[in-house]
This record gives sequence, structure tokens and C-alpha cells, in this order.
Amino acid sequence: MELSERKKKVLRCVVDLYIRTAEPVGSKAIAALPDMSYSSATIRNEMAELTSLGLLEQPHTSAGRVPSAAGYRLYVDELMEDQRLSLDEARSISSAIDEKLQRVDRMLEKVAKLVSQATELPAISLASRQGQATAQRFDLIRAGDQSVIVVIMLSTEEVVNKLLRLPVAVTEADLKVLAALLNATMTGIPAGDFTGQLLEKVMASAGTAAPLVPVIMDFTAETLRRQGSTNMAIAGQAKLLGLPEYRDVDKAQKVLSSFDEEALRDLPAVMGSESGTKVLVGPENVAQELKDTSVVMTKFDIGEGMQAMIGVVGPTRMDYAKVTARLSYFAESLSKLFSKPEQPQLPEAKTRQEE
Amino acid sequence: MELSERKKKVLRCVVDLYIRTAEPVGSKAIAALPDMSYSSATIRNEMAELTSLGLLEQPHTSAGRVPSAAGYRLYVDELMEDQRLSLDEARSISSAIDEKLQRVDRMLEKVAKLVSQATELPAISLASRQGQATAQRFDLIRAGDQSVIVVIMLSTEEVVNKLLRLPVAVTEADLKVLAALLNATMTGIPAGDFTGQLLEKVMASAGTAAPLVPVIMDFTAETLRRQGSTNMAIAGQAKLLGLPEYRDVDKAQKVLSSFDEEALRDLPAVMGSESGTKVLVGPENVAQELKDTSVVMTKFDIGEGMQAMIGVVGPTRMDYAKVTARLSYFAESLSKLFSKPEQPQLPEAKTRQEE
DNA sequence: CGTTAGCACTCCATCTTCTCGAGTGCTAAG
DNA sequence: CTTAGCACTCGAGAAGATGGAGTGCTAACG
Repeated sequence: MELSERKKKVLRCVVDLYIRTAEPVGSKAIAALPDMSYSSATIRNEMAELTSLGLLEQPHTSAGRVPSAAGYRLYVDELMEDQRLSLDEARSISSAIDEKLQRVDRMLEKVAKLVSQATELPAISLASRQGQATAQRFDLIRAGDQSVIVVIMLSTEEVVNKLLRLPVAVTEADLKVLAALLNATMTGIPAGDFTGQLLEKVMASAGTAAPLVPVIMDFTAETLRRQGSTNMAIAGQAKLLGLPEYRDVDKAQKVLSSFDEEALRDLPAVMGSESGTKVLVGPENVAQELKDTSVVMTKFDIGEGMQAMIGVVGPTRMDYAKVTARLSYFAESLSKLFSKPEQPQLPEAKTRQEE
Repeated sequence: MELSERKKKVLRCVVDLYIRTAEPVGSKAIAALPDMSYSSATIRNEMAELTSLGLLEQPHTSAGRVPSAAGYRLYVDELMEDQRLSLDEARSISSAIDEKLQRVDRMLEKVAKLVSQATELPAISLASRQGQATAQRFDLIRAGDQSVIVVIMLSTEEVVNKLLRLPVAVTEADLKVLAALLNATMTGIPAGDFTGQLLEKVMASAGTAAPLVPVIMDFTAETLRRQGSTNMAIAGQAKLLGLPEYRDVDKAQKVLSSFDEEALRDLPAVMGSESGTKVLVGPENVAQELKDTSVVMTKFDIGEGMQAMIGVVGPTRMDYAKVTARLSYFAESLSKLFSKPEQPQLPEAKTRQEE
């Protein structure tokens, strides 16, 4: 069923206005809008029909209308004007991103903070790898008589290390042998296959350096497991409380608690595998706690088999246009930043957008 | 001026009760307490005097009494019964800590979460080093024709690494020379001294590997700077909203915002340098936002020149005895865990306490 | 002299009632 | 098809009424 142009226009106005004011909007308010050339009575009729179509709702008789979940859906999918960032905003965002982002988790924190600032809502950022990581190469550095630094290069191109204290002294020669052994036996093996069996096999050939093996294996397995898991960061939680719909402390607490818990872990599942922005409107939502609450998430690739998502959590009436615009811009900038080889730190080329 | 025993007892009861109920306590409630052998009228007299001494306050005539900041102070300093952990609690806490805590920031997150769970309040954990870190040793590992892994061992005994992509190919020999050069010139130097001058000097001697030098120096300086800074983690923010005093959204928001901002950065300064537990009661507090709010922080050493702090933020009427007991226990367990060499992962010896 | 019972008084929290106004749906005229 | 007009609905917020918890004071008690 297709809506008339006028109905669409009215619906759009209702949503826009509701987004701004957070209060039910009446026919008069719509009629007063600058580019609305009908009287409030006409609008009323249209609104009545939109209501019976399930796109608007009335909190009670004689209150204005509020968009229903279906109404938001339609708005997001069809009616929303895709709001470009102004030049200023784009500039300030990209200069913020430019800073060197060292490690993944630091990066996530930073990004979450930026997104939160840009949207004035709580923001989530997460990154995960698809596929199993394996160790690709081991190096052992002798850091003293009784300490060794283990450096492991992973298939994901990430490098991890750990300083080990030993109860016994080891020689350079020991380490050389051990490193060769590790590279021969423990590379290319997914986390799941680090079993007691493998341990025994490796230790048997390890000679004097045998006591080191279990520790290194533990560390490796742990690291690989961690690689598979999802990192995430949240910022700007307090912003939620500034919004009128969360003046109800109970509601706010539910949402905030769902951050603490692992409830958000399965966001990636909900998002599916395609990149792009998804809007989860109110009841369609992931966690039960998040009625009245929408989640907007953008998924994108950051190279090297990693996927990242950024998103915000806010009231269902949040300004979707603004939020999605900002998220897409962030996503784009970030994936550019990451696909670029880290090394030649070229001054960011002209990637600005028109206003 | 010294209070009579009875006054002390009354004061303690008022605070205890207020902690539990979050409501002004009346004379009758105190008199009804099991080990209170006076009538409500007597208690009333005592309370009136305590009020005129500034230790209690009345929200208004004909409401019960509430401890004043000074009252809390006295309570914390003298009256509080130091509440030992029950055996069960101690056991559950130490088993939680036992898990391997890999990196500092992971560790902080985990600890904050645990503390928050144990106290049912928002918790903060932070760690910082005192003194300047320097690089102690450089190793370069060739990871392919055009990539190198830089491994830096710091004076703090932490090891960091970074994978570098190069625009040019390098040989093992190049790297060996460069590593020697780095170890000769860039070790033992604090972050502040990584100047353009040093860069030029090192590059002059670097030969074919010269292009690598600036990147490594950048990374080193950045790392050292980060070492000096304080890491921190916060958990359980949503718990704040469960407390009656923060049903006032504005108040809650102020406190939660102060987490987001860097307001807490100067907590270390306020804490001074001695180890131990400090209670910052309401108005004595750090940030202006935190009126009505107290902060309990415990500072302790975790070896290798690192100091850590754990603490909670909550209403001034929080259960100080419980909170400090738990914090001290955490602090003790953690500093034990860290002072122990990581390697020989002995089954935790008997460090339980009596009930 | 310290302790306690009794009592008048205060003042907040809570509930009820009332009023006001925004917004609606319907009808009839343009 | 659009618009003006009007009676009607209903919630938000103000105003008022009620009850009870808690106080301070006084006087009696051991």
C-alpha cells in the first residue's frame, strides 16, 4: 500500500517535530510549519488516517500524535532526508580521528567517545575479527638470565608479547632451539587445538627449555581466544539522563545496566554480516530492556579481516537523520584510516564533502 | 572535646540506620534497637545535643536526624566497627581475582567490575607509575621483506611492540646494526628528551635503515609518555541509579558525567602519596559535582614502581564499614598477586581470614 | 539528678479535588 | 476537497485537606 504524497509529508513532519520536542505533536503545530499549506483541520483528517494505518499513535484521546514503531520504520526507510554533514562538522570529526590510534582497545574507547560527542548520545564501538586467528611466528628474546620475552606474530598481523620470569636460567642457544621448535609445531593452529596432547608432544622435543613450553602455550592459546572475541567500548552513558524520556530513573537504569552486562555482546549477531547502517527501532530490538529505545549501528570493514561497528543508543525519537549521517561519516573515515598502510603517515588528503 | 560514650553510641546508631534505610532516623527507631536500653525521650535529648554539636542535621523540624558531614567524618574515623569479610565473601572475592590478569588495562577493567559487584556501587580502578619510564632495550625482528617488529623493553619491565610496514626492504644485517644503534643511543632516556636533535643524531649514524628511525622514535616516545599517564577503568555506573538519593536524575547525571570527563584524573593528587584507605566525605570532595557524594579510595602498591587505586563512588550515607572492608581486602589480595612473580603459578596459599 | 511518659505542636508526604487548556472528531458551510 | 466552528475528552498541574511521624518541653518518677 502506498501513501499519498501529502500523508508522507505529514508523517515526516510529525516525526521531525517529535524528534525535536520529545512531545506529542498536534495538528495545529503541523499546520503552523512554514511549508505546510493546509489548515489544521485537514491535517487532523490526515493524521486520523495515519493513526488507523498504524503509523501514528495517540497516548490518549486529546493528546497529539506520536509516531509508532512502524511509523519510525517508514520514516527511516523512506522519508528521512539524508542529512549531510556540514563542512565544519566534517572537519572537526576528521581532525579528531586523525590522531594516532595505537591499539585496538584504545582506539575503540576513543572512537566511542568521539561518536558520543558527535551525536550527544551514549555510543558503543566494537571490533571483532571474523575467522580463526592462529600464531604465525614465534620469537624469543632473552631479556636477562632468568627472563624471556615471547613475541608472537598472529595471522591477523597483530603482534603480542609477554615477559616471562623463569625459575631457571636459560641460554641463547636454548632459546634458539625452542623458537625453532615452536615455529615448527605451534604455528597455524587454532585456539581450539591447543590440547594437552599437543603440549606433551612439544615438551618431549623441547629439551632443557621444556619448563617454558606450558607457559608459552597457555599464553598463545589465551591470546588466540581473545583475538576471536569481540572488544568493545562504551562512552557517554551519562548523556542518556539528559533526555526527557529517561528522566524516569527506572527506564534509564534498565538501559544503562544492559551496557554493563553482556547483553550487547550479541549485537553483532543481530546486525548480520553486510556492512552498512541498521536502525533497530524500539520493539524490534535486541534486548527486552530496550523498549522505547532504538539502536543505530553502522558496520564496516577496517581491513585485515577485522570488522568494526559503531553505534548509538537513544530514545526511539532520536534524530535518525543526524545520527546516521554522523555514523556513516565516522565509518567511512575510519575504514579509510585503517585501509591505509600505517606507515607512510601522509597528511590526510582532501576527502571533504560538500555541505 | 570528647563525646560521652552514650552519645557515641547514639551517633553510631544513627549513621548505621541511615546507611541502611536512606531515610532520616527518629528517636523512636533508635530506641527500638535491640541493644539500646534507653527510652526514646532520652535518645531525643542526646540527639538534640548531637545536633547542636553539628554532628547531626535535621532536614526540617519534625523529621528525623541525618548525619552531617562532620558526623560521617567522626563515624569513619572513630566509630565505625571494622567489619571483617565473612569467610564466604572472602573466598568468592579471591577466587575471582585469581584469574589471570593479562594486561594492565584489562586488569583494571576486571578489577573495577569486581569491586563494583562486591560493593554494589560504581567503582573506579586506576593504576599509574611513579617516576619516569625509559626504554631499556630494543629488539628488531624481521617479519618479512618490508615489515619489522620493534620490541621495546621498558624500565618498568613492561614490554611493548609494534609492527611496522616499510616502504623499502631491509636486511637482517641492517636490523642488527640498527638495533645496536638504538640500544646505544635511545635507552635510558625519558620521554621529554626525545627531541628533533636526538633524532638527527641517531639518523646520522643509521645508514640504510635511517627511514626507520623516526617511526621508532615516535613510537618509543609515545609509549613512554603513555606509561607516565594513568590508566583507569570504571564499572557499574548503572548501580548509582538504583540508590534513592540518585532518583533525582539531575544529581545522578552530574555524578555520572564527572566519570566521563577527566574530572577524576586528579584523584591521585587528592589521595596524596601514602598507601591506605581514604574517605572523602561529601563537601570535602574533589569535584564540585560531587556534593552529597562520597568517594572511598584505597591506594596500594603492586610492585615494579606501580601504584594502583581502587575505590567506589556513592551516596554519603554509603555503608563505609562494608565498603572499606571490601576495598582493603581487594587491595591486599591484588598487591599480593602482583608482588608474586607471575611465573610459578602456585595454588594460592592459605591467606584466608577468620570470620 | 538522670530518666521517662505524656502532650501539644510542626511540617512534610500523600491523596483528592478542581481547573485549565490543548487537542480531538464531527458537522456543516465554502 | 478543504476549512471553520464547536462540543467534548482527558491529562497536567495547582490548591487544598488529611494523617502521621517526629520533635521539644514539662512534669512525674526512682
